Amino acid sequence: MADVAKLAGVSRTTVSFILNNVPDTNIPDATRQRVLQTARELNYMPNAQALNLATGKTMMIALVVRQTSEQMSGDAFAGEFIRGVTGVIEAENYHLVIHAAEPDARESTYGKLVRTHKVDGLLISSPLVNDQEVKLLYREETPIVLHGAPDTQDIPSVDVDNRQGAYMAVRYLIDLGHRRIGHISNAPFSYASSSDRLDGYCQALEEAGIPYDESLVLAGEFTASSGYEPMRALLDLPNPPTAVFVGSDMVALGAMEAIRSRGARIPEDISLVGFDDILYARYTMPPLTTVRIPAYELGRSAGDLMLKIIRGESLPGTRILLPTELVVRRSTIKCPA
Amino acid sequence: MADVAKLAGVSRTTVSFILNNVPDTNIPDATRQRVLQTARELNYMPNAQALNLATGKTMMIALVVRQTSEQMSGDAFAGEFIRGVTGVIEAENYHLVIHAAEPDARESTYGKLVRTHKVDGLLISSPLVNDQEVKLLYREETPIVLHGAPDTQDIPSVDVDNRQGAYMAVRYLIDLGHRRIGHISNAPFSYASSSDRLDGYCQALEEAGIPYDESLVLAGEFTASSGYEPMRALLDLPNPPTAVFVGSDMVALGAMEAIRSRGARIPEDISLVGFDDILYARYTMPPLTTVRIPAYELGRSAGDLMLKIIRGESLPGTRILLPTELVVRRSTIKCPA
DNA sequence: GCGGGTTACTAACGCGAGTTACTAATACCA
DNA sequence: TGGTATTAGTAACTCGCGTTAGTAACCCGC
Repeated sequence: MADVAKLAGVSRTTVSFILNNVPDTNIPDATRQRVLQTARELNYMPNAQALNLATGKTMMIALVVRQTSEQMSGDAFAGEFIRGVTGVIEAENYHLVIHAAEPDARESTYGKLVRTHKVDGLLISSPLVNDQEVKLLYREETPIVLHGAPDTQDIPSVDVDNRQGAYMAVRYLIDLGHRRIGHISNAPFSYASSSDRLDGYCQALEEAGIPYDESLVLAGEFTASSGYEPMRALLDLPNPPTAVFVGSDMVALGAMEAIRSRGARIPEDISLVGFDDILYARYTMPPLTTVRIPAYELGRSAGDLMLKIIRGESLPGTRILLPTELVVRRSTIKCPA
Repeated sequence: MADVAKLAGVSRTTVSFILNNVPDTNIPDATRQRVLQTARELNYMPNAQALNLATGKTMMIALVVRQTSEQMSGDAFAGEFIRGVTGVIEAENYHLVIHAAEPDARESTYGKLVRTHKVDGLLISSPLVNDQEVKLLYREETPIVLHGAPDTQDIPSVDVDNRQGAYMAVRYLIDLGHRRIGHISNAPFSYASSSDRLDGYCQALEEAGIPYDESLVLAGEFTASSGYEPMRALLDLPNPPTAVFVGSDMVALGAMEAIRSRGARIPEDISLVGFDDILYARYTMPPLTTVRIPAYELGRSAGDLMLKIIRGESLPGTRILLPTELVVRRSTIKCPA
């Protein structure tokens, strides 16, 4: 910048004024053009580090994800979510820093990110249920957006409407005539997504006057293999379900294998609905009916909300819930009985 | 830092010396302990922005990915790769910035990242074949590591050994007695990965004395659906192959569908080998024989190489090729004829 | 031809560190 | 006792920018 100033025959201050379009500064057009021209000639690029120090902003936002992210690696969700976030924030000249949170570190490692002024805000995916650090940072006015967190806090958050999605799926099975409907969750019920999906399942049953039978509800744990045993257990019941709502397509893969291993047919003997609409869902045999999650849009919402918070435009306690969509394929059929 | 200095009754310089363990500075242990103690009491955290400006380093590394990344979204590769990179670089206090490259912008957007001192180095995934900007940045001594690039340049790069992986896969089919082996690529042959895998295919054929038949070689394009038509075309040949090596598991899914649509059986009528070992590969029917890519290790290698380059420890022209692994499942069988 | 207002700038400080060059006080030795 | 090393520090500069306060030069009207 000093070079530009010298070459254009003005002070550094003037160059700064011109390049930043500072208002109320009487600079004649001749000078302005001359400075802009020499800046172009010298291919001047502002030093972001100095700019950060002067303005106090880093123009960086961190996406904090769990290290052992079975949730993430299961499908294209992470990639799409990230695409959504970067799409929004890079348009405003922010950048995304990916930060792998230690799975069970005593002291959270992401607090340092904002306390050392490495990033301006935190996008935290699937925070631990009772993470005190998050609440502390929030009270310190750190811009924070949560994803996949329970709704108990007033910290801004985005998520997919898990309850509504599950409700839709189970409601669909009920409409097909099924009355005995099992459920295998995507994850242990301590996770917000699992318990919300269970809620939707229960709500649909209740609305249809079907009593809740806890022997029909079992927990999966992210992976396909975690769906195998629960499904076998359901099939071994004296009065097995005619349909099962699985809280995750990956887990449903294991369930399908279990069904095949028993010689039962999908959907003739048992209807199956998954959740997520992973890429493979349309290539299973038969193609899997499932609930689509708008991962890209979720990323956009998260990024957008973060920018609003940083600009101070956001109301406290904002929670954005994106609707899901039922994708009917061929793993579901009218209840035969 | 000034606060610490004042409270400990020393100058800021002394604090800086102590906290940074600067050698050859005669500071008695009493003073040292006192300063460290007050730093702890004040919960002092260095301001990364100021530190960056002073040292000239940003401690940030950018991962540049294509915006329209069918390659990335196809499976868990991206997530695993990123985990690998962050695992390595965060241990050295570096952070990873994800940057979505405009698909076909006139001027590359990632050059700015390093020219404005936002990041210290560039990890570029699947760069365009003739990206002049990359070469320019490299000549400017920017730390760069390429992934998924052709080997024609002396820019440091990491990749999986595509040629060897393809060779292994085709060699396996040949060992099973197949002589008429088709190939559907993972992407257009302008991509380095596709042409390398084709090379491996050719090498295996040549070694076995099987003449190359160009009617048996067709191009896929990342997605499952792109595998459908090529497979139909192979099946419609007057003398169809008894085995097909598909350069991507996703593409293989489409191929399997095509095979089923013709009423042919896998592997009895046609053996199939994929590439990538996506999560879903073991749940196809039948489970897919494929070539596993070590995505996590690839990420670690990339991060490690980047750190070495930044430290000036790397020899120019370093190219790291990680071996693949053949995963035999049930989509391949001895040639019946 | 003198005061007041505008125009067109610039000097200087601050952001929070790293770093160099220098000094005052003490210790040691002859 | 005088001279020299060593010890224990510090003042001041730098990094590249934003920003505030201030100032010369000119114009206008009376």
